[in-house]
Amino acid sequence: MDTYFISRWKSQIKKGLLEYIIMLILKTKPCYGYELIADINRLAGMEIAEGTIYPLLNRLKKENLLKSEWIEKEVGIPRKYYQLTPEGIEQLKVMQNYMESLNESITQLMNIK
Amino acid sequence: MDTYFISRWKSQIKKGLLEYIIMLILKTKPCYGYELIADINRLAGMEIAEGTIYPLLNRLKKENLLKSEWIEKEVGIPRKYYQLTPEGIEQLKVMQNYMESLNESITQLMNIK
DNA sequence: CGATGTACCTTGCAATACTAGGTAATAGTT
DNA sequence: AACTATTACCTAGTATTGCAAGGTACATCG
Repeated sequence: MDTYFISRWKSQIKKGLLEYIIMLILKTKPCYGYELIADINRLAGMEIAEGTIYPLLNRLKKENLLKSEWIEKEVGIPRKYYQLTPEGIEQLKVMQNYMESLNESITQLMNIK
Repeated sequence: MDTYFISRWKSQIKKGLLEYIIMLILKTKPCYGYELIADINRLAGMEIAEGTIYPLLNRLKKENLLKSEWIEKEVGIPRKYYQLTPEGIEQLKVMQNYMESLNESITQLMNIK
């Protein structure tokens, strides 16, 4: 069980990481919001609320990093599938570079002493 | 040169990481605020403003993760040195575990497809 | 029909990095 | 001695954003 400090810290960690993780997942396949919540939990062990993901997806769409498309199947509720735009793919590359160098720094920091 | 999106994203990434990096550095040695800014930039490549570090250090102190001590030398301005408390050391361990598993997940995500 | 699950969305709050200011002492230069 | 830059600390206000808590609508199953 996490202390108050730790749970707030985890929430902070998500703030930047979430966008990155969502874009990484969308790079592998188009997803709809509800599916992303499950995927993020399964793949990254982070629990995300719906009130988090939908505004975030809308923001990324408004920033032209994602585009969406309603898909209706013969059965089930229609779903809004998101995928990366060319601009999104480009930005993701910048993010990956940054994360790699950041990751390297932190690994080094952890090994001092 | 970063786009608006990227620079905002980097700022978000810092939000959770900063506490973690500060505590990692303080684990290796006591530091004062001004020194931490330089160390974080040198070790993690992150540029931190003074208006960021001082409120953060005060918050961590109020949460009993850090303690501080004024040190006056014969020359120079007195400095407020911070170091981890026993509770801070313990919380840092929890954070390290979380970061390690998170890091593993992200590495895997990056290698899909 | 009633309950549960899927799938989308919005409003308001709380937390926090940063901008833009400030103070004060020291060190270096003219 | 006077001026400037640097070191070192701090605070008030703003903007951003995850989440809690609410909502809607359809599907599925007993």
